[in-house]
Amino acid sequence: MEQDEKNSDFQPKKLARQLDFTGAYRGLANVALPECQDAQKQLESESQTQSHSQLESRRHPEPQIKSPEHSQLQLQPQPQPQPQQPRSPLQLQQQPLLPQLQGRPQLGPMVNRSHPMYKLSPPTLQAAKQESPTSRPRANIEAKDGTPKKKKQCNCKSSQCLKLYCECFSAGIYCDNCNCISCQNNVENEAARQEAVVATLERNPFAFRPKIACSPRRSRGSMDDSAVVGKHSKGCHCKKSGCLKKYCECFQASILCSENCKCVSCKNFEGSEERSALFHEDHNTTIYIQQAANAAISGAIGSSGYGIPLASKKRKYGKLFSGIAAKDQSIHTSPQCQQENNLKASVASSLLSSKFKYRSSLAGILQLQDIKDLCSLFVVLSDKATKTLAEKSDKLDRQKEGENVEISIDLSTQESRDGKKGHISQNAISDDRLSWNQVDRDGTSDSGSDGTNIDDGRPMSPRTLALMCDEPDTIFMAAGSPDGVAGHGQNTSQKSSNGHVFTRLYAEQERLVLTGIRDFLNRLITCGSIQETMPLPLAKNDMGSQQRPAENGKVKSGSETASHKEVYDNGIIKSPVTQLSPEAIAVTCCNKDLSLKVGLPDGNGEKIEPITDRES
DNA sequence: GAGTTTGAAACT
DNA sequence: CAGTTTCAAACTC
Repeated sequence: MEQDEKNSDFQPKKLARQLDFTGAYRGLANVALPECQDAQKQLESESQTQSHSQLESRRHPEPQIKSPEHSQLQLQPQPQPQPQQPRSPLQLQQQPLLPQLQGRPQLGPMVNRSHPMYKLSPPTLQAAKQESPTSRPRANIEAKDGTPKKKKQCNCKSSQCLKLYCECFSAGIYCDNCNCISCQNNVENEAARQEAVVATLERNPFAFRPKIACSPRRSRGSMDDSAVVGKHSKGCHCKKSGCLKKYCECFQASILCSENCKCVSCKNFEGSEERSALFHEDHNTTIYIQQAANAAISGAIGSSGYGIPLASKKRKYGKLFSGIAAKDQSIHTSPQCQQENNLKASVASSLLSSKFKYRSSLAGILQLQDIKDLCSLFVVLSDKATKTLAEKSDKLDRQKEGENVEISIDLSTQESRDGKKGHISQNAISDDRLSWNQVDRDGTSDSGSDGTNIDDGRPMSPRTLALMCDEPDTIFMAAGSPDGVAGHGQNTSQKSSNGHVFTRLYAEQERLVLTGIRDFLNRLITCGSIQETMPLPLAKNDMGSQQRPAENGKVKSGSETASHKEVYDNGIIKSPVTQLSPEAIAVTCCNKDLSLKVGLPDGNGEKIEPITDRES
């Protein structure tokens, strides 16, 4: 086998009828995959010091070249200047595609693909080209699973397939079953083809070089799984696509735009939400995300790109959201897709962070913990109310001592006694309402009054209790009715007067709770208003994490203000005080204020006594 | 499938 | 080197 391969490799040279793409194709060893980086460097250096034959002999032993398909390529009948045989589907499957290869760990093809390029005969050139992951991706179509399906056929009309416009030509392969007109990119027109190649190389010696060059690993600290290794050698110049469509060569190659790019309104940078949305798309969210991408591209929602603002201004938004329902199924079949499958992160998180979602002006202020704490506050307030009334009832109870309890009980006495009982049971009710996890906190012994199904005595689930939030009032209020509190067990005998007692207890609790809520909401509204009126960079804290392609080695930054920004984990912007507007400072303090005003735990987890006596 | 949009390549 | 034109792929309808 090895011998055969060698032979097959040497034969083309003997033909000596093809252009020596040494200059051009040597670069193919520069293929942009991390796995091959070392090999490439080695080959590159070797190629400058060793003869081609040396390289050949050295590379051949490499085990990676042993794939059956590849062997077949190498073993193509090498005869002779015969008309180019149409490639078999198997051969066509050798079409290189960066995304696919990136998805595959195998090293073989990448290393191997470089070697035939130093002296290429058409068939070998084809094979070599096919193996190159850096040849233009457009020349390929692949199945959803990343398996190359077939070579894409060009449709050239005017270029005769002898210009780089032609994907086949630019990929260094003959047209084969293409839909082109006046095609000269074939064996029959080899002379013309060679001329064209020469002309192309004269214009640009690197014309046939891979456009995607290796780059160091993804940037440090990247949280973006979809960051892709590689860099477009020339960079793209996209203006309208946001570099999120296949018009963009970078996007098409599944790489990030780089400092080489001169694109405008680029969204193809690490940390780009639009890009993440695209790459993390799920089957169920394809359309939505594509819409998001379209919207992002059109700038409808605001560009997080780092493009030239001027150009952005020039953009026409006449088609804003029009045609937004486009179903870009290509996203499923695109090369990127397979790669992204490996790079997927949470769609949800991506979407949550997406700009396309409504962002409350309270975002970053009102935290989940605040809500929890608020609930806790209600419990505290309920306790407070309970205690208050308990003291009251104790007094009354003492007054009652020695007295005989008559059937016609004094209303106030009964009220106080029942009130005391009521405290306990109602306290439990309050707890249950406020926290499903605290059902048994202090009212378990009195479950008949709060955790029991009124009808059959079965315990009610916390969820049911929660759903009954408003029901008990009715129940207790209806205590006067004969069956109003049938579930209250031993208290049934007192049911005729319970309503009044609970009403007072409720009134007290409600007063305290509502006061707390009011204060809390007031603070919330204030903070929200402040944040809303703040400058965007200050108000939005999610921009700080976005990293943009570097320009001249420097990381591009969308806004100057975002560059030195840090963000608290609660979403509040942390910046040097001197850079903060009073509003920003106010917002920074907002959470603390909220806690203070409503008695939420402070940052140290310490409960702050609620300020409930401050009335407006 | 026709028409439009887009951006690379080619050209001036 | 910048601006314009040409071209074909990508995209939309």
